[in-house]
Amino acid sequence: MSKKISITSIAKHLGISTTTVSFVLNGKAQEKRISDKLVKKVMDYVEEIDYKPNSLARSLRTGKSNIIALIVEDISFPFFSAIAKEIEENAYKNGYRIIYSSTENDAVKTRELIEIYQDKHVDGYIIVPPEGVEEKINALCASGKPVVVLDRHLHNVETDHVLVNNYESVYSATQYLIKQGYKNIAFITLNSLQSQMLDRLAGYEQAIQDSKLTPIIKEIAHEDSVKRHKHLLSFFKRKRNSIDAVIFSTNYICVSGLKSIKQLGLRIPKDIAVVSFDDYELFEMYAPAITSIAQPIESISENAINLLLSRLNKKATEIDKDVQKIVLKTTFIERDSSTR
Amino acid sequence: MSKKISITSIAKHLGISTTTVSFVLNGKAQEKRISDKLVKKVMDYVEEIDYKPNSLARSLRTGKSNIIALIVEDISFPFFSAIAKEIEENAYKNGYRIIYSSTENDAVKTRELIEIYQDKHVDGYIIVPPEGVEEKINALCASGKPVVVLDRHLHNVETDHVLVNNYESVYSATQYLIKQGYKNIAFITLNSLQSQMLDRLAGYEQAIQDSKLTPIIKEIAHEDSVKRHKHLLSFFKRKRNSIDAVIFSTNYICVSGLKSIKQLGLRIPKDIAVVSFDDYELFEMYAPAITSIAQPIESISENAINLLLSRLNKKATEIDKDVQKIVLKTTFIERDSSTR
DNA sequence: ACAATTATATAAAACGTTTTAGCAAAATCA
DNA sequence: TGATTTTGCTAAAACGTTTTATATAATTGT
Repeated sequence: MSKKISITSIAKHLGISTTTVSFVLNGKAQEKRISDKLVKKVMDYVEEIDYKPNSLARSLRTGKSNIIALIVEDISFPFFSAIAKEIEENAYKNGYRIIYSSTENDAVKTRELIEIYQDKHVDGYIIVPPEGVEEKINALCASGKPVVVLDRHLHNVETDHVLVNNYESVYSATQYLIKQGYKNIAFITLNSLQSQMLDRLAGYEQAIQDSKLTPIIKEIAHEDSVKRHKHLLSFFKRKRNSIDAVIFSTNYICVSGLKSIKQLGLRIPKDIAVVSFDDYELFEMYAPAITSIAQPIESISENAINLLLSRLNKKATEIDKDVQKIVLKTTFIERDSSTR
Repeated sequence: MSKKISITSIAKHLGISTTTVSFVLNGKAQEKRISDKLVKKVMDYVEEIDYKPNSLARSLRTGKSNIIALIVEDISFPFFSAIAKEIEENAYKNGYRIIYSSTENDAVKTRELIEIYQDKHVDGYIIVPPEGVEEKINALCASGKPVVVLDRHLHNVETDHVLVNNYESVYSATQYLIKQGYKNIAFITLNSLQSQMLDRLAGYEQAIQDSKLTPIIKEIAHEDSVKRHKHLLSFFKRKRNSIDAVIFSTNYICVSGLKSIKQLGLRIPKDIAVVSFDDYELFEMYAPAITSIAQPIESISENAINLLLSRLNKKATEIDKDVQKIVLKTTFIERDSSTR
C-alpha cells in the first residue's frame, strides 16, 4: 500500500523541500543553483518510482492546460476528419492535446462548447464556426486566448484565419465549363449564409455574368442525405432538358446529385457535365470520374496549427496584434465528368 | 478592471463563506440546510456576474475530470470518424468531453498516449488498441479507471469490449459466394495479428475448407495506398485467370483492389466477383455497386459509450467485476458486384 | 427554565503544483 | 578581518475548488 505519490511525498522522502524538487523537475536546477549532487538524487528517485506530475495541479497553478480545442462542423465528414488527423498529429509533437467537438452548424451548441472549453482553460482554439457566434468568438479573443478560424470567414471578427480562395476557384471552374462549350450551367448549393458558400456562389455568378449567360441557381436546405436526394431528384427531373452542366458547392451535395442523375438515366458528361467543390475518394473512382476543386487539406491544417502554436509560444508581451489572414489555393482536378 | 472571479470572490462580496457558496452551487443547499433567502442571494449574484466554476480546480480536488479519452487507429478513416462523432455526441449529453488521438497502430505511441491521459486524469478510456499494449491496458484497468476496448480483442486483457462477429460474418459471406457458384475465391488481408483480422481470415478459411475448396490468401503489409495499389495490381495480374472472386478484409484494401481490377480491365462480377468487409459510401455508388459486410457503427458507438458511462456512474463500491463482452452482428449488403 | 434538538453557516484542510522572496552558509574581495 | 557577493536551498503563498468537522443561534420539549 504505497502512499500517493506527489512532489510533496518525494520531497519528504528525500528530506528536502518541494521547491527544490519542482525546480529540478522543471529543468531550472542550473538557473536556481541546485547542486549537481542533489539534482542527481532527485532525478534518480523520480526515475525509480516513475513519478509523473499531476497536470491538473500544474494547470491550476500556471493557467496553462496544454490542450487545444478543435471545433468543427462534423468530425465524420472526410474533410474535417482529415484536418483533425493532421492537426492532432502536429499538436501532439508540440506537447499539446486535442479536445474536439462537432457543432452541427448549431450556434447555440457552439457557444455552449466554447464556454465549456473556457471552463476547462484550454490554451487555444481552432474553430470552424457556424453563423451566430461572432460575439462569442470576439469575447474569446478579447480574453487573450488565441483563436484560429478555419474554412469560413466571420464578419466583424478580427482573428487569424485560414481559408481557400473560394471565389476564384469557382469562378475559374465555371469559366472552364464555359470554355468547354457548356451554356446552361447550374450551381447547386446550400441556402447558407456562411462565407465560404457565399463566396463560391459569387464566383459562379460573376463568371456567368462575365460570359453573358443565364445563372441557374438551386439552393437546398441543410438536411439529411435522403431529403437532399429527393430535392435534387425533382430538380433534375424538372430541368433535365434545360441544363447541360452543373457545379456542386460541396462534395456531399454532389454525391446526392450523382445519385439523382444516375437514377434519371442522364449520362455524364454527355447529357450533363459535373464539377464538384471538395475532392473525395469517391470522385476518383466513380464512372465517369468526377472533376473537382480540391482543397489543400494538409496545408490548411498545417497553417492553422502553426499559426496557433506560434501565438501560444509567444509571451503576452510580444504578441503580434495584427491578425494573419491566410488564403490558400485550391487545385482543379480535371476528370472525365466535364469534357465535351 | 474587474477582479478575477471565483467562488472566493463571490463569498467575499456577499459577506459569506466559500463553503456556503460551494454548497449552493452544487445543489446541496437543501441537504446542508442553507436558507432559501441566502440561496437566492447567491444564485442571483452568480447569475448577474455570469460566474463559471473553474473545472481545473474542481478536478484537482475531486479527482474527476469529466474527460473521456478516445484512442482510435486513425481518426481520418471513415469508420473511426463516424464512431468518434457518435461517441462525442453521446458523451457530451452526459457531461463528458472527448479528447482523442490516432495511434497509427503504433504500440509505443499508444503507450505514450495512455500515460499522458493518465497525467491528465481522464475518467475513462475507449481504445482501439494495436498489438503490444496489453500490459499497459491491464495496468490502466488495475488503476481503477474504466476501459472499453473497441473493434478488436486483446489476449489476456480482461475488460469490457465491443466487437462484431468477424468470424461468422466472413464465414457466411464466403459461403454466399460459394453458393453463387464461385470456386476460386481469394481473401486479401493485412499481415496483421490483430484479432479482428485473424477472425475474418479464419472465417474465410473455415468456409473454404467446409466446401473442400482451395484457399487463396494474399497478405499485404500495412502501407500507404500507393504501395498497396502496386502490390495488388501485381497480384491480380498474376492471378487474373485463376481467381473468380475476391473478399477484401477492409474497405480501404478493397478500394486499392478496385483500382487494380479496373486498371487490368477485369469486369466485375463477370470476370471477378467482389465482396468487402466494412461498408463505404463509395461501394454504393461504384459501378457496379460493391457487396459488403457492414458494421453497425451506431450500435458499436452506443454500446461502447453506454458501457463506459455506466461504469463511471457507479460508486467504487458497487463496481461490477465481471466484464461485459458485447459482440454485435454485421449486415450483409448484397449488391451487384457478387452476382452470377 | 433548562436541556435537547434542529437550523444555519463557517473555518480550515486538502488536492498537487509553481513561484516569489528570502535566509544561511560559503566564498570572494579589499 | 570585516564587508560583500555567491551559492544552495526553502518557507509560504497562491491557483480555485470540495468537504469534514464544528460553532452558534433558534426552536422544541418537558
